[in-house]
Amino acid sequence: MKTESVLAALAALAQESRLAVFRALVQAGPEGMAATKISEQIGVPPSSLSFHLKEMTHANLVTSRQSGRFVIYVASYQTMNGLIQFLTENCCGGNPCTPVCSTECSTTEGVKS
Amino acid sequence: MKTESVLAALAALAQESRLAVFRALVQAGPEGMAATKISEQIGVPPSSLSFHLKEMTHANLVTSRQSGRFVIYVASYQTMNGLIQFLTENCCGGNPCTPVCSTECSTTEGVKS
DNA sequence: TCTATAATTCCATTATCATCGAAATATTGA
DNA sequence: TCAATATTTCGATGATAATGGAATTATAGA
Repeated sequence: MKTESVLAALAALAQESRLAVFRALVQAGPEGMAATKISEQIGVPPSSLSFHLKEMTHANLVTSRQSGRFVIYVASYQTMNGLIQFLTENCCGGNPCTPVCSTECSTTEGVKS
Repeated sequence: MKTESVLAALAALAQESRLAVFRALVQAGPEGMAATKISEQIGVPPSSLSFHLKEMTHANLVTSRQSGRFVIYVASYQTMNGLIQFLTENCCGGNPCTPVCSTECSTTEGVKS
């Protein structure tokens, strides 16, 4: 994943409403979720939500498809995986740092909390 | 890791200079790197760098220690691991999505590039 | 104490982002 | 075609972030 894309994805997630949107979409799964429903669930007015969804779309964090008069949004696991992979390599690249898989390797230095 | 901390970490990384700083610090390893050297390496003037380092410090992405008249900055692997863990859970939580470890599980859907 | 170097703060400026009501643009079903 | 619902765009406003030079603070060594 290119640095540029990584920056876009990070910026897209680094905002309370958008992070909430993404989490909701991940929970919704591949079925996705209509804009109105997202709006209701996270409590953001439609016009604001639309703004955020556009940001996330540009960052390739979500995709959308039209279904009747609904627009269904779906989380892009692919981009999220790419992001995580980048961060993993940039956290641990060249160092004896932890791989990220679950419990086995989550303590490196004096981990507190 | 709390949502609030995650947002702070994401925001701290979602900026070209700061991402460059973090990568440089990861490469530098636990030894860390003095501010001037970072400034030279990534080509950001000292006052701007100082601004960014403060942001990163607040987000707990870096720590610093004084060494003579130098201030040595070190990447916080702990926070990065926490972030990656959060993203992994929020990408894959409740879904048959990929764990993030290397090659074995990096293709989920129609992965392109 | 004095000078040189390291780093931060201060300040003004510019740029970018977030918010949300109102209006506009689909799309469906009658 | 018309009314109802879904979604996006527009536009104005306020908030926050980024930039970098100049001044300030801190430290080391002579």
